[in-house]
Amino acid sequence: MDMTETFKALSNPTRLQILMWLKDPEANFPEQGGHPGVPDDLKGGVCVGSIRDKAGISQSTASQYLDVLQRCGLLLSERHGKWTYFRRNEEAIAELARFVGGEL
Amino acid sequence: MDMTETFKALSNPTRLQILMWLKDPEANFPEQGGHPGVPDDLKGGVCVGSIRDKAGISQSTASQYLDVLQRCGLLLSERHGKWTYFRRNEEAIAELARFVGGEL
DNA sequence: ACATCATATCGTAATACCGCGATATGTCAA
DNA sequence: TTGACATATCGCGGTATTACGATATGATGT
Repeated sequence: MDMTETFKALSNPTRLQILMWLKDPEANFPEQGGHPGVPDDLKGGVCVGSIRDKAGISQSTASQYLDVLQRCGLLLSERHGKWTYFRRNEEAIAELARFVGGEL
Repeated sequence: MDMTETFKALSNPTRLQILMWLKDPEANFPEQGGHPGVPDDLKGGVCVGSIRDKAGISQSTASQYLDVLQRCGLLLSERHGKWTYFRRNEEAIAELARFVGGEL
């Protein structure tokens, strides 16, 4: 896990906000209920469009931001039909917390 | 404390390294002993020149990096004679750790 | 006052990031 | 297979970051 890359990902206010919104997807993305033909339990995963709307950014920017957060390991993604669901990688976030709270 | 600004400061490998070196100044900057006319107890503060040498960067870059780390609160500086001594702001680092370990 | 040393600031070219619209890819429904 | 939809990628202009040398500021000793 490249800490430098991770910190860079978090140095953008919108990306930081997205990560925090995903702590409580049900509260922050209420419209995220049951897309057709998709299993109901997505473990709190949220699709790109919902994040795009909530953050008020363009679709391409949303996609790119989520990619940045995923490539440094903070998010996990899963495709179901036409949607890509993103959720927090709690393990990576815990590792980051251990680093900041200990080695840093 | 602006977390976004703090993460940006930490997104540079050299700056991150400097902050970690300053955890143990005696080990990492052994030459930092007693400048003339300066009180001996600097609470582990290290001057710009030592950091410049250790990191292998130019003087202006060292000064600027330390300024970035100080402006986001991670470092504290104190001038004694011609030297400016930098040391970690453990309180700010603890606050960052609380944020990453809790709110993030 | 002067020279010297440590640090800060300025100006710079190269590079990276930002956020977007346009377009490409992939998926489903008919 | 065609159309509609969700997401990914491309290309762009604007802006910020990077790291440096040159220069300015500030402190010390003579």
